[in-house]
Amino acid sequence: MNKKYMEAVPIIKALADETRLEIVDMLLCGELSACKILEKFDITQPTLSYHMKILTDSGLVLSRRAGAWTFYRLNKAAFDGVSRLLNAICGNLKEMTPS
Amino acid sequence: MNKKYMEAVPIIKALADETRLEIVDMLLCGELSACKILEKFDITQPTLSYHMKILTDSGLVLSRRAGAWTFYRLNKAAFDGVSRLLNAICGNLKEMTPS
DNA sequence: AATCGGCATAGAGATTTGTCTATATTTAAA
DNA sequence: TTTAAATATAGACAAATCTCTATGCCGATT
Repeated sequence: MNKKYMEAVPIIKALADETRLEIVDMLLCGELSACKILEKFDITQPTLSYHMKILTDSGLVLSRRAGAWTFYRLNKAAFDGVSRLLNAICGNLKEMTPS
Repeated sequence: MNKKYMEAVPIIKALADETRLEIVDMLLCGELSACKILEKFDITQPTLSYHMKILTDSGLVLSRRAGAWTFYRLNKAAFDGVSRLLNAICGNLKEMTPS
């Protein structure tokens, strides 16, 4: 069995949640602290921390500690990787006959 | 709370599994019957059927019944949708200052 | 009509996921 | 140094996910 997509799975999994997609969307406007992100959601602080860990572990989000605050920002390289994967699929699909 | 990514989640979830990514990869070469796909995996036939249902429910894969066989193929429109979502993110990221 | 091959569905069970409360850690301020 | 604020971790729990076995359904062939 082929394992060529093994590395992509945790990254895609990290995006496969509505809360985390909204967080990514917020970070498009730039770096944000956890407490600023938390304000936009009806979840507890530990739940946000759980989601931020999944996003940072996947590499999609980078974090920076500044005093008591943790600031999060998107990692362009990681998003480009996922984008390339999907564009490769869509590129091949262009050559398929329409259904 | 914003719900703008609600529709994208099931599609991304469908891609967030290694078996299903491999199936998508196989279908890049064109339409395949379930039994042909099954040959490449160490899973049972009902497990494959489960994965194919998730892929077709998400819209990423289309199915066609031909006698006893079911043929599956990729749905370009659905992949283009996910691709656009990610390209939108990556496009915005281009304008961010490097880390 | 009997049965066989290809696929779907039902149900069970183990694992993973997402949420919470409670608590710990870390830093800044009083 | 005590306190307060921001975040992380631990543990519990319900729900979702992925796998299996068993069985049902449908179309084709005998």
